[in-house]
Amino acid sequence: MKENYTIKDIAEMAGVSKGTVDRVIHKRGKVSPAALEQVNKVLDKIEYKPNPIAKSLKNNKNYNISILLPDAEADPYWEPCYEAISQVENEFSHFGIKIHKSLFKPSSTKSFKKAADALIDSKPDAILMVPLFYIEAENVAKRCVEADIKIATFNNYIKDHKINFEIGQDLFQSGRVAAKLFNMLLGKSGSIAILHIDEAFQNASHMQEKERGFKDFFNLNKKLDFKIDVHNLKKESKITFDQTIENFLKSIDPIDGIFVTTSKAYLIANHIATYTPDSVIIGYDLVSENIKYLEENKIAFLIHQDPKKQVYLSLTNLIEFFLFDKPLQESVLLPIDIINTENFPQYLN
Amino acid sequence: MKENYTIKDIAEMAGVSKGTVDRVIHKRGKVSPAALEQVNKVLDKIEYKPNPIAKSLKNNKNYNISILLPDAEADPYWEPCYEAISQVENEFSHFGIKIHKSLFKPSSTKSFKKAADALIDSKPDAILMVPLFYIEAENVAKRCVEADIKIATFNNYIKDHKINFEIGQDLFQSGRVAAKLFNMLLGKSGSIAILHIDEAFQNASHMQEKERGFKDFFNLNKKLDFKIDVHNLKKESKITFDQTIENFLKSIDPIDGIFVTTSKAYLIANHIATYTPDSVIIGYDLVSENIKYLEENKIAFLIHQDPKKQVYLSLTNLIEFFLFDKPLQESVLLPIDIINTENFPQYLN
DNA sequence: AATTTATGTGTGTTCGAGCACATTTTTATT
DNA sequence: AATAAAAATGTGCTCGAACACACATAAATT
Repeated sequence: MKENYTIKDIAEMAGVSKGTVDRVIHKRGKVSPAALEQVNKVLDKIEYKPNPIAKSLKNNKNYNISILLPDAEADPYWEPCYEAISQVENEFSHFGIKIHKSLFKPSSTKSFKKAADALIDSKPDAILMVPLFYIEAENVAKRCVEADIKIATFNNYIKDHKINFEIGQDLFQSGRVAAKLFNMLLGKSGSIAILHIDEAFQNASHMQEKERGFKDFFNLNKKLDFKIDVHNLKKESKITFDQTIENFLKSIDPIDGIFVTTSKAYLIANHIATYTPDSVIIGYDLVSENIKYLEENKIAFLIHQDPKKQVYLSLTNLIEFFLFDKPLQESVLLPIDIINTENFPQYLN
Repeated sequence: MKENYTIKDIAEMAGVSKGTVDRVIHKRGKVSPAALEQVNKVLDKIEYKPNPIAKSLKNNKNYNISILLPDAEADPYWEPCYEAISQVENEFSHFGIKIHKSLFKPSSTKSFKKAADALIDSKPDAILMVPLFYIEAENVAKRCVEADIKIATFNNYIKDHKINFEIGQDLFQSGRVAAKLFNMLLGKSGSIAILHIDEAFQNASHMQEKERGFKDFFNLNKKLDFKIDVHNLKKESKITFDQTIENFLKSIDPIDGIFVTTSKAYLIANHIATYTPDSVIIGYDLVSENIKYLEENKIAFLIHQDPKKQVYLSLTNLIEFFLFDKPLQESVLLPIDIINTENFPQYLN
């Protein structure tokens, strides 16, 4: 019934040779109508699927996958991605998979472009990238399609139907998750500041989506009465980034909640005791500085975007596509993990 | 440098035939000291790992994996496990993997035993089970080892070093997660009831671990002043389970928080408005009844144990072990997911 | 020295898919 | 009817690991 048939089996059943069966399956022509019918009759009956292992062995190709992501020196948020890469390399190197890591400076469009150009020139089988710069990333995607390179993205999205695989989080919804948490912690009313803290605003669309979701939650819940202010904080000239933050806190009235849309919540948590000690902070990402303040109860919750999982799943999806013809999933949304002092360790593996 | 060498390559380098190399690698003897040294010299230099795909093709075996879990008719908690099974079947049937599902009644030790006996008699390559009944499960594990059947567990643990793969959650820690959530919602003091709601107390150890973790959190935080009561609720004779719950609520004073250690939080949420409307409820598991009350804000948080993921990972781990010799991970702890109204949909896939 | 036994060593086949190439059969052309 | 061209079909090899088996060489026995 649900046996695993081989081409040889089919050939016998149809009374032809395996060569003919092969031609039918791959629609290579050079088959008489009579033989075609015989083979198709068998094929209809048994639902043949070629043995993926045999197929892979015959194919016996090495696959090069390049991954283009920001330098973790500039932002430790990307560190876990490196771990995922090593892990995948270890698991799949003996399957003929080679992964090449290429870094760019998250503050420099030029550095992204340069690294991307080099990658495309090296003609890998696939490129996985963080499309931090929209227009440039679209251009990369376009050139990949032309050069027959599979293209995948993670962490950010570009609206581009050429992308073969994309993974990330529903950022709008993650804003709503944060809003709900504030709602539960603060009750029916209060004042909350949304802080977009970023050195160079590369994450503009990221931050805006979160803000939209956050506001959406409070707008749709008519019983709630929250005052929400938005502040863009970037590095001011002549002083440190940290001082910029401190100056900001000095300038505002005490508030009930602070929602930091980037991984920089620790910069606020650092000064909270001095300026607005009762503020509840919710931020993003399990970078070590954030975890430190989480454990000190200066950050209430963190939302985890799991960059490591994003990279792991992207790479394994591509690999299984290359090796075993598993279809690429196109678009994957990861869960929005809520993190407190007690459950963060399990998310760090 | 990091090339993929074949046995043929090694044979050439060592100046012997592939048969000899094969005998060295598999320590089958019948090799002269001189040839042995030659081959080992090459082997040391290149770090040979056999091509897992070729190995798998040569092996060309069908693997039968049996899974023994409770009937979802009795408890919808298990429903997602069935989905995981279907998913794995679809993904791996063409790799020669056959999965056989066997159900038992979670209230009946006898039914577990009977199903387990039948499974062992059918001599599958592996059995994945929910070890709901400790002693019986230990016995199953023992007999699997004797019959050379790989044995894996999920959802519950048995302290048995014979288990080849086990997956679940750190239940003690999940109790602490719940405690922290109450702490954040209720502040520095309050009264909380721990409710063990279960029709037959099969989950005794489960519930106790969660209780221990929960209490541990409050005991270690000396600044907190919480009154914690524990109640075991099981079905009373002559009335429905639902009525039993109602009677309980009538009998107690209003409380600030209710921690339900099982998936039955909905039974409480159902009556909360009548008896103790301001109580905050935290429970376990994304069963549809719980989600309903979560959306109505009658349940504050749910903790997700992801039974689907447990089954999926168990099966894929076993499969990759059989097909590609990937080592079994032995013990896997899943993250303790915190769920509110905004992030539950992403966890249901 | 002749024959048996033990010990090495290499060759050839299998797993299933895929494709090149050789061979046979059919159709078209003189 | 004879030959050429085209179409259809089958055979055989490859991918890499694993192992059976045949063959060679050396050591032990009569």
